[in-house]
Amino acid sequence: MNYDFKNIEKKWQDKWEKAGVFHAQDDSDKKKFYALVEFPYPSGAGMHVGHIKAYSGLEVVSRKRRLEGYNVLFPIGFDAYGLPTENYAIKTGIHPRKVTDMNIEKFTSQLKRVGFSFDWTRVIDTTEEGYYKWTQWIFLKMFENGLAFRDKTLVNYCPSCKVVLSNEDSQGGKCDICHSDIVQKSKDVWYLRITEYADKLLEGLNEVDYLPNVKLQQENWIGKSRGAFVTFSVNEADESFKIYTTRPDTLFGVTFMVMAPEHPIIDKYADIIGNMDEVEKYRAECAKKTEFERTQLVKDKTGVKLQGFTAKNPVNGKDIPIYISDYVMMGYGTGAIMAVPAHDQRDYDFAKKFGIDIIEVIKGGDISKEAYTGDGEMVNSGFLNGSTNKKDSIAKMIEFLQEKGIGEGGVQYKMKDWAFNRQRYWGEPIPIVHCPNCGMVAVPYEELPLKLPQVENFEPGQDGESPLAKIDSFVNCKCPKCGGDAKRETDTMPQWAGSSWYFLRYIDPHNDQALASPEKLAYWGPVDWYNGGMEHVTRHLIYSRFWHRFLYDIGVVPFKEPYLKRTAQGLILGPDGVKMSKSRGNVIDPNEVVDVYGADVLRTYVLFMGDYEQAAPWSESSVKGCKRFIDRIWNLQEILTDGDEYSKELSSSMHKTIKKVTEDIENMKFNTAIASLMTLLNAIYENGRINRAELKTLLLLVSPFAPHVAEEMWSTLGFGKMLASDGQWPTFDEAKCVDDSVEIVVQINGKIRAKLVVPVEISNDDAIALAKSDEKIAEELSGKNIIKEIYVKGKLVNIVAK
RNA sequence: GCGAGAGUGGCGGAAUCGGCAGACGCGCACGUUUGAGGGGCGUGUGGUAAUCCCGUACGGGUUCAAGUCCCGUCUCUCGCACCA
Repeated sequence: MNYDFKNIEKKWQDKWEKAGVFHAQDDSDKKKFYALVEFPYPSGAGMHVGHIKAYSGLEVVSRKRRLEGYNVLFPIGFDAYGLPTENYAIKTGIHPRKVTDMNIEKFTSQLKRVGFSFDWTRVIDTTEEGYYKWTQWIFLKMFENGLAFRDKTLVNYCPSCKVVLSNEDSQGGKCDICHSDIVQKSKDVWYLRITEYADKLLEGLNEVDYLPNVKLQQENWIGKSRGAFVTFSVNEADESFKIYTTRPDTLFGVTFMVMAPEHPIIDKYADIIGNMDEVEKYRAECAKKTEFERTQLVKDKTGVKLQGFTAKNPVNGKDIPIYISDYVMMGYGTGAIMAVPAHDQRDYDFAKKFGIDIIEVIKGGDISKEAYTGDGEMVNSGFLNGSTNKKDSIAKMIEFLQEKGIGEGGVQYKMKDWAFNRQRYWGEPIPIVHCPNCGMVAVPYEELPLKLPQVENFEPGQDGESPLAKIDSFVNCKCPKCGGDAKRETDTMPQWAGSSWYFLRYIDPHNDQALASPEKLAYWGPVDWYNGGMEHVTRHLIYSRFWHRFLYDIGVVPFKEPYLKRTAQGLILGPDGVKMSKSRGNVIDPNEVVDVYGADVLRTYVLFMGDYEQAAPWSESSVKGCKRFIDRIWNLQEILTDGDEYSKELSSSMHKTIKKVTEDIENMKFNTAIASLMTLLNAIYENGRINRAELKTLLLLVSPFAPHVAEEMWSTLGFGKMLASDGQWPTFDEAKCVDDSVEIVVQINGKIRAKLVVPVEISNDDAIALAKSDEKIAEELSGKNIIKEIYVKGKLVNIVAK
């Protein structure tokens, strides 16, 4: 009797849906469990097996939790705004709305075929009016609280996509979407003041259970550093400027200063600076250099010395030259640095190249060879001389600077404010009106959602102008404040907006009075376990923590941190061992696997293929191994006997397996959980029979991984109507996990010489005596002096002899 | 360059409070089911002729005992990348 997975899987998927067994109950006395997976971007290519792996982890946990009696919220939705859809729409002429709907439909059918236990009554689509109304609402709250602002600055601009990109979207000088080179461009853009939350985001990490490297990456991204701001005065003008340094203790070692080429003070004193032509030439060179070239030339310092424009060292009154160089950036600190070549390698390289003095102020290194960045005794440093503790020296210097009024301690963050707009059609309109009289005015809350106009032509305008700017009926409006003629903001929000709060909407997805009701938020929040890709831990995860913390601060949500626990799955690589991609043609389509082997096999395989958190290549033949596993479960029916309790032969195997599977699922060690089920299966077949009690337990243990086959057998064998609703997660007895007797190893001088079966509770002396009485051991020991005897309970005896 | 993690059979990977290395699966080999190919079942499978011996990237060390701990080296992956 072969297992007809095609019909059986479909049958149970329909039955589950009809019975609503996976619907989360809002008013329940049960303990809640909120499991969240990163909702997909519904691209035209459909899902690939990576999605399946990403969702299968918490799918297994969720199914287990339900059998343990929890009220589980395990939702899914679609992060549907974004450029690929818009670009596809432009190419084909099909409206993005339609493209999105088609793609969502495709994804939905794929997800359902795998039998995921999502609550399909709570599906979210970030592009729906009922959803983005609240995205806009949150934006307005931020605007109200001064966290959303507009500023003219140099931005990362992608000439190909014609959009302004955040720093996060333009890493390495390449556009994150199309990978073309980014150029710097001056533009009026919206920002969210995420830097104001830098400390809160940092502190919040202490309250949550994230993977250690996830925490670390967030800390690095925020990039907090402690140091001091120091004011330097200019000799040739009544002017001063500030620098930031993490090493104020080395102030006596300053021999020059460096400013970013764009530093505004240079333009202000262009008439004093004797070599402005040279400066301008250097600036032009810098602007031409791509980010890539700049990073390639890390060690090769370039720059220009400003003529007739020097500074005074505030601690010793020495005159010091000022240079401009592109190794100092306008975007970090103050755009100017004090250079201490003896104790900073970059300054050292620069000084060597330009023949600048190098003054040692910390003993311990050899500054004729390289900069010394370690600790040591302070020298050539006035009042700091003799100090040997870096921390003390820094504190003393900051105290000194404060007394003189020329500096103070301070912190800096690498994280920058979040450039929060795109010149694109397929995104949430920013609900702001520009009024010639009143300035920027918020669209009133009761007018939300500010709908995205339905138009035919959504191609971007020239020069990075939003397509919305071409739609007069959208742009022209009345000022909500004074009633006069005004114009709407035409930029839209970036894709990160909708995903920054979606987990809150799942809690109450159809509420039109609030983004979610306070009662439901109190019951369901926070997310107990969030799993997703490593690639999202520095952007999406930070953004959504920021939004959430803001919502907490204004009293909209009752809990500080949105996610209690965060884990990440590893990639599935192609059969060739490299990352799956369309261009390589090594993408595996989950539909094809389901067609040939069934959903249970696909689900089992993606979890069995290796450590869940590591990358592993796809292997078709290994999929077959999982197919055998499912078939072997099915075929247990042929050796089934009666029995209300575990048989003597299988009892300890049963208890051990329950323990292993129960614990492994909690630790995301799905591969070893499945391996232990396979081991049990081997033991059962070796035993030649399985009784009903044992099979019932086995089906429950298998059900999170392979729910369809488990459900079918559960029902045909009469264990109950439906495993998913009636089943209870089996328990184990620690005492019954151990066998009566155990095989131990006998070693002589650490080499294995014999194996013995002994009772588990054998005493030290008895074990050693038994070992020594072994024929082979006795032979080996004859004529030798026994120096030491060791017995490790249940493991081995080691006899040291000479 | 900095930070984090990892190197184990032909392959994916088990085992790290030090205690039988290679669980489980794939692949392969042989056998079997007297009938056909992506079938089932059984046996075997780190190297080696070997029950000895050798084996967890490489070189040292600690220990009765090291894949696991310590020191050094190499390689790979990921993240950041002139952050002052």
